[in-house]
Amino acid sequence: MDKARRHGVQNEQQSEPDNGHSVEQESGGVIRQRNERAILAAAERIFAQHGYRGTSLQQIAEQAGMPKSNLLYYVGSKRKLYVRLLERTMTRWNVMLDNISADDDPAEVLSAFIRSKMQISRQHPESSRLFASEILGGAPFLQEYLRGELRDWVLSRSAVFKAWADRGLMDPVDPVWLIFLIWSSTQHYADFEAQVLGITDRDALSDDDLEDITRFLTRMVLKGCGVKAVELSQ
Amino acid sequence: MDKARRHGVQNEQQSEPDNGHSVEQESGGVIRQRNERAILAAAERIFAQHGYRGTSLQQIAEQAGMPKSNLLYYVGSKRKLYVRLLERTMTRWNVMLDNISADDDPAEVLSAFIRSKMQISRQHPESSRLFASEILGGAPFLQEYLRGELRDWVLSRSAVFKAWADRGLMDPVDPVWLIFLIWSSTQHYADFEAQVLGITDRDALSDDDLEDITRFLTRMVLKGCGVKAVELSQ
DNA sequence: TTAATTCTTGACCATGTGGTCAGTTTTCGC
DNA sequence: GCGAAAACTGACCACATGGTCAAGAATTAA
Repeated sequence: MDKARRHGVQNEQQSEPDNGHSVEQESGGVIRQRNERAILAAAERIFAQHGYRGTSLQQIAEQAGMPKSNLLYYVGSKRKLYVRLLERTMTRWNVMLDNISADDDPAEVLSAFIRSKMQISRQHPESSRLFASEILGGAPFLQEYLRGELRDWVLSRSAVFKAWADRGLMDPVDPVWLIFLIWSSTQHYADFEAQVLGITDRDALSDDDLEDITRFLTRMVLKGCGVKAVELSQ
Repeated sequence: MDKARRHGVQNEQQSEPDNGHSVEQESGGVIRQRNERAILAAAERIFAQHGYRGTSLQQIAEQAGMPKSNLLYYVGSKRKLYVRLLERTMTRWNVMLDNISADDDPAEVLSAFIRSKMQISRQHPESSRLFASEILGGAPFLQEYLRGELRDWVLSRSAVFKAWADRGLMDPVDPVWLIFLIWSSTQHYADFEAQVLGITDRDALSDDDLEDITRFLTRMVLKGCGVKAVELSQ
């Protein structure tokens, strides 16, 4: 079972022999590695900004510093390039989907959850925007992923939250809405960056800003659903 | 000062005589009204789904049930159509930007704010997604609006929140982050509808779901920032 | 050095793009 | 009914699109 299927990305079946496209740690020569890195970086930026349809290979090729035909030599087609980027994003996301159990401390788990979400939004804003663009367009490539892998993840976390509520460690809020609240409020700072910067009249958010926001969100969530906060070295 | 400027949408100067495009309550004959309504509805859907670049006039024309040349007869150009949609959205948004004062009750104001935001997300999901798509792409047309009108609105609300905090009616949280929290968590249900539906395994969110979510978000926000909730007929 | 493999590229193609325009049809005030 | 204004439309244009291909250049393995 290859990664495309594991991640539920609706890839067209490509019966070609594996040319290294579906492996994360890239194989192939040093030239290929360098060029593919440049391509993926450029493509992610532009797909995130203009969506799948609104992106042209010509533009990606320019930003990657090579003629369009060379781009196509590496990526095969626009579709394959896009799917590959989605897969890479889902892989990154999965790093965060670590296991928790009902025995863990709610405050610690929720804090860590919010913090890591904020960090991902900061470290990979283009990935975040690419994902947002895909969902905004109705998730044509990610239906399977959403209804499968991601749904399972949410359900299992929900069970843990429920257990915490039953044991009186937090209020009996709907776990799914809670997860959505955390997702939306954290991703906002990547996806709506233009709005955030415009309103706060900044060129960029500093590390201090991010820390500030993270603390704010953590406090709102913990207090909001009745979890006693762990004291952090404030 | 026409509406385009009032709303800060970066329209190209169109020195043509007013043909009714920049007036909300449409003038012109009944045929024009009917056709423009169809066009705007179709265009909003498709722009929201595929972004500005990813949308073709051909597709809009089909959905609006007329040939492309007829479409262009009404809207002038793709740009003008897009700008017009943004203006309409900003106008709708403004309905919500009603005045509040430091003398109002925090719980009531915040509750009403969240509720109206959720209702707009429900009544005009395409508008919400259009706006999201524009921001995601770096807000090329809305820079002025964000840094002007909307920023002013946020700053004035912030002052009120600050006053409430000073009077001990709520915790001294950063008002701007609080506004972003409310915006993001409510708009999520329009913009990320595909994700919400996929994960909750539904075809659509019911009115009861929406009421449920609204209550959840209200409770989280009020409790989270230490506002005593008004009792609602639960 | 040689031979195979990988890489690079411009020319090219069918199709789609936003937009124009001339000419026709329909609607509407009188 | 008549004339003007509004509405409609197919043909057309220059250009961009995703993608192919053949042929050459660079790299690597023997």
